[in-house]
Amino acid sequence: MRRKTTQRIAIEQVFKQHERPMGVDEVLEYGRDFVESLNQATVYRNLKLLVEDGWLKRLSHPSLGTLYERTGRPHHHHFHCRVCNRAFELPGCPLNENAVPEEYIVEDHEIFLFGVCPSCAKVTE
Amino acid sequence: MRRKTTQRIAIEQVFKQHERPMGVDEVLEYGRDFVESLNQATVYRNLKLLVEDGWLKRLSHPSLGTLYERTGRPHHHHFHCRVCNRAFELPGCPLNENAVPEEYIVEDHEIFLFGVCPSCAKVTE
DNA sequence: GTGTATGCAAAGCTTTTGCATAGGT
DNA sequence: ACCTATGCAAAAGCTTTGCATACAC
Repeated sequence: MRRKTTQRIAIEQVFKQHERPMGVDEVLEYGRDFVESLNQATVYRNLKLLVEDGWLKRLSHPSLGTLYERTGRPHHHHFHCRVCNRAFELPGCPLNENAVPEEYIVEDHEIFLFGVCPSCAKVTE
Repeated sequence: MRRKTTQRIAIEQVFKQHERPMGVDEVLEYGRDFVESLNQATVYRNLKLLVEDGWLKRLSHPSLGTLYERTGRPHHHHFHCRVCNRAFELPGCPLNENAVPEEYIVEDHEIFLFGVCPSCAKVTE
């Protein structure tokens, strides 16, 4: 049986407050605002549990490493800005299913776009 | 000036012989067929150099970790089979550029598809 | 001969695990 | 009271780095 610990509740809060994919270090940092004693091992263990429970999804970001984000959001993908070095959620799905050879059984997909985000593009102009 | 060492030539050979993304461990293993004494640190150093030189491209695979593949091949993406746990190169590009919000400046993209590859699908049938 | 690249070992990261204890049920 | 989850520290991966020597030029 899974217990409702203050640590896991804190970690869930972190994801509810920040609507973008986050790494372990960020979760730990923000989580300590709720539970000062929060330990890194606890974060790792809970992220794993939350992924198992289907509450979080694990992403492999090409330059930021492993990130986690809430499940249950509308289908979307990610954009990484090379200027501010952050990952954003992109609404919609630019995947054209018909362009995949039909011998492959596609069950899931992950798309990362790279470039410059709207707010960094403004500054560079 | 960059020197043409037998180790780097061996590593290049490995990529010429295997046309799929490979991890450090695989490069080391196959590379030792050419240079028995090949060291892991040398592999890491040369993979880095080859990426700098634009001869290799680094990929972040969601479950296999960091992989490397030759550049200069036609534009393509990757498929990961959950049965045989290997990454394949998929010809073509299923990205629909028009489906990306236009405020974002897209410079590059990475797509991973997950599922079952043709040969594993046959066995499971 | 000069200086970069290698092999080895040590050190840095990130992530996992063992163990005693705190705390949820 | 029971037994899972936590905190701490050690350990296990993966990757980088320092240093003496080998070897490409």
